[in-house]
Amino acid sequence: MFKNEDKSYPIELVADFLGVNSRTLYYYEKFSLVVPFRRGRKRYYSKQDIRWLEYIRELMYDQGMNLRSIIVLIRRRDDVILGKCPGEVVNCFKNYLMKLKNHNN
Amino acid sequence: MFKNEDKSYPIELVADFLGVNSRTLYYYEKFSLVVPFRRGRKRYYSKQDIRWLEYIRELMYDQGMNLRSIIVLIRRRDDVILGKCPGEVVNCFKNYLMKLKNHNN
DNA sequence: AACATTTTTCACTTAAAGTGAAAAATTCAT
DNA sequence: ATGAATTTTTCACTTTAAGTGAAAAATGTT
Repeated sequence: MFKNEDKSYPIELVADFLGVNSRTLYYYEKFSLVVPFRRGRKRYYSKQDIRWLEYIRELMYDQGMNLRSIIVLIRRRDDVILGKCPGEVVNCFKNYLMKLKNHNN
Repeated sequence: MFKNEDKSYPIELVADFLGVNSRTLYYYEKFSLVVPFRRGRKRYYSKQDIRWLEYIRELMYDQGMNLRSIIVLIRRRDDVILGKCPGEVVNCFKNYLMKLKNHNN
């Protein structure tokens, strides 16, 4: 699953994989915590999006952090979150920041 | 107020200064977020305790972070919180960590 | 146009953070 | 030492963010 790097996946499949409701992903998107690619109205999540979301879920579900905290950390210091997170996630994060930047012109 | 470095202050006064209920400080203590000096049963907060608490309040009240997140950050990486916080607070934090260490033998 | 799929909205649930009130414990002044 | 005052603890309640169910609205496809 999620083998090909440049492949992308619809929201239901991603939500299912993460074990959350798809509404949760819409919810995160409100805060720009994830910015899926869109063709028309439909959302497509890249493999990196999914890894990034997995990390957010771990921080929230396993560690008990809240959304705001993650947003604050992102705002305050790019590498805060990356302090102790697996190297692979670092790339997802950087990718996410880039996307975010493009997204806001 | 809080002029002398080695002076300490009772809970009600500190709570009042921070604009919180004293119950909130007891609550934080449950999570070892602050470790006031105790003579008998009574708690005394140092000036550094108060600065540390002020910083926590700012993270929570102003930024919307939750207790868990602060605890996670402390656990994960000593200097995470200190990334962008005023130099003075750095000392409070180190002091807090030291206290915490002594406190848990 | 009709159907299926995706998105959005609304209202509800759940859990953490915080607090009020009162009981229990402790300290202090006399 | 005793009673008053203060501090601590407990219990139950309120508030708010996070998340979700259900249904309405929008969109795409044939």
